[in-house]
Amino acid sequence: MDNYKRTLITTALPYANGPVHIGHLAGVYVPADIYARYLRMKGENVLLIGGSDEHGVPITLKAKNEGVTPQDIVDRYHGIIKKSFADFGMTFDVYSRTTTETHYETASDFFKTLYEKGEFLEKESDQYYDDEAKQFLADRYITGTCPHCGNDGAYGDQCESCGTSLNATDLKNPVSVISGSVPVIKKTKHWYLPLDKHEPFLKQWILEDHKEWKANVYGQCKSWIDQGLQPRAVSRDLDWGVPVPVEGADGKVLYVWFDAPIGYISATKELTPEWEKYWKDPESRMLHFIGKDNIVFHCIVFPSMLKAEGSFNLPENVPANEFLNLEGDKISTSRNWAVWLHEYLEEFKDQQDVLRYVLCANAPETKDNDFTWKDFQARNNNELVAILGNFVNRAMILTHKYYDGKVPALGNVVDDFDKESIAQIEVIVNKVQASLDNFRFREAIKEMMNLARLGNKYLADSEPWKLIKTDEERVKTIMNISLQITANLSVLMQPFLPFSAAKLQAMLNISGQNWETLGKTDLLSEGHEINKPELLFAKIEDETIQKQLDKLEATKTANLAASKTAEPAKENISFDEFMKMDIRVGTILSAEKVAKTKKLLKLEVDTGIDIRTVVSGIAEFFNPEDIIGKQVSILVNLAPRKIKGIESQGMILMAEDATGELVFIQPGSEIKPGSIVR
RNA sequence: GCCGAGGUAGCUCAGCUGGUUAGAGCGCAGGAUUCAUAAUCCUGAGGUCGGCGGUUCAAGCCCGCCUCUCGGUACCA
Repeated sequence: MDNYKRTLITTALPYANGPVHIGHLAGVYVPADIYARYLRMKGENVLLIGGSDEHGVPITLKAKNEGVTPQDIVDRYHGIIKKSFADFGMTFDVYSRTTTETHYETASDFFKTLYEKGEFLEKESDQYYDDEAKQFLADRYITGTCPHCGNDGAYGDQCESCGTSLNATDLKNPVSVISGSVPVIKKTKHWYLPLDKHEPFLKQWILEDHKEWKANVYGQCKSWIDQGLQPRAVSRDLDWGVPVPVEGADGKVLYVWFDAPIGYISATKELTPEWEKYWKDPESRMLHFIGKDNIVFHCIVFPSMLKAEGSFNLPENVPANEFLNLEGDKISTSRNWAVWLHEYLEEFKDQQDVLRYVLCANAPETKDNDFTWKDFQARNNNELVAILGNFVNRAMILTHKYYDGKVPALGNVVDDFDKESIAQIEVIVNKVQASLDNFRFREAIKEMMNLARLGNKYLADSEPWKLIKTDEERVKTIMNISLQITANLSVLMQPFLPFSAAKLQAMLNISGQNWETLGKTDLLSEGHEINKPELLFAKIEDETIQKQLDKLEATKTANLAASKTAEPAKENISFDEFMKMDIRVGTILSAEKVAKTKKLLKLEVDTGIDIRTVVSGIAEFFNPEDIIGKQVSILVNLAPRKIKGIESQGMILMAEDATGELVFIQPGSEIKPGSIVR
């Protein structure tokens, strides 16, 4: 869309069960803020929307664990997140949250509209119900024994011990997390968004009309659409969330993925009574800045919701980034493997721009990238300090030395080198602009730095400190041009390094520059007095970096210690219960990989009783040929189960450590197959 | 297994619809310079463009097979 009147920029809502870290920043907030600042400098009408996502089961569980209310949890993290964003220089027009009254209304109305238009499917299904607590149980609210690995702490949606996805009804010995009672199965009704119905539209809209989207975004959408879309439940049996606003939906709330993106709308509503202009006027465009984990929601699910509603615009582009790793490992909130924004802001006072610079210059735009403290230091010392800060400093110091801080006259520019250098300013500005227009932030910030390089080169080549002895008039021209480059730099820096740009403009004693002034050589008029220069960036010493590395090392040590701690013992069982299990020594006669699977091996095992087929999920750890002839322990009276079309008759016993490594439970020496293990 | 994204100099990345000796930044080596936070400027070394095969007058770019990384999905009795 070339002729839009206003731009609505949304940023992924951070989930309010933890603070914000550098991964969030590099993926979403730094580029979104740069882009918003850039548009504002161009005088465009733009809104930058953000807020905390405060519903969902993980928050209720965290609350339960800490013995506080979900509201307490989200208040805490919303507070931390909001403050750290503000201190970091995020220019949100509104930073809201999904527990506001406006949001409840908006989400509720949105649901009602779709409901009344018949855009939902209604389905009844079996679900666990806690009779004591008088409520249906979300998957995460049920624990039980994993039917696969026997782990007692499996959740209703997944066993974290073996990683299997489960249905709550698969669990053995299910227990309600809320009351500890045994839940009963009851019929419950839910509403589904029929994504399949919107498939033809999505195909056209994304695959045909938006081929310009980033390869990672387009590719993932295509992948989803090609696999065939399924209806998705939009409600859950829970009490934390936006209540489903229809008759007979007591105890049901909107599923968090349904209410969260509506948060963008409610936040806009809170900001301005003209919110509809931004969301519905065809001359407005909408951009979603997100991380790759959110591509499906923002490109397929949310657009389907908006399309079904009928009156909203769809996103013009979704410039999603990949992930940022930290020192070679995945960033993880639960493992505390992260650089937390609120901690950075305390430990690196007034150095927001350094982090903004590093995260933008090394943003995971096309693939996952790695953040290392060594790179952070190098980029600060070799680029921000040495190239940018140094150029500004030398230009200003010379001006004070020769002209007492007053801008000398440009004079007649006859020198080709001068003309060329001046022309280069505009070339660079245009490159920055073109890169930003295409959401290529890494490229844009590099071009911005090239303006400082141009300045350094201009000074080095024209050598005013030599000419001052022989040609004073010429030096005036040189210094004027150097200062004009500095002034241009102060403006061009603004979207990327807003704190330093402001500092530099204060030093230059200028203000109110916008994008249009860029590329000109009259930003500073003759005789204009500049202030004393201060250093824009400080060197970061090895000790500072070492401190951060030590901190991460400590995290690693703590995690390792935690992983060595054995799982707590399960509840006692009776001897009779134990004796129900019939475990035998068996010999593996043959083994082959099950076609089209990653983990499964099909084994023929001589159990002494018979020769039977067992399918086992061990293919990642053992080659079929290596295990033939081995003796293993096998649970022979486990009910048979079909896996990938093969009936598996029993289970090979394995020991698994915290890292997921598997080993067989084998007899200490050769023994007859069929021998009983007990 | 299937789908998607990637694999280009020591590191981080560009390479437009295939077209002359494959580029940038950082790092490294040598030189110049001293206005500047020992910063800057110039020059240079360094690449079988993941591997093999094919199409073409011509392939980093197109096709096939293989391989590694990341993500999604199926799968762990």
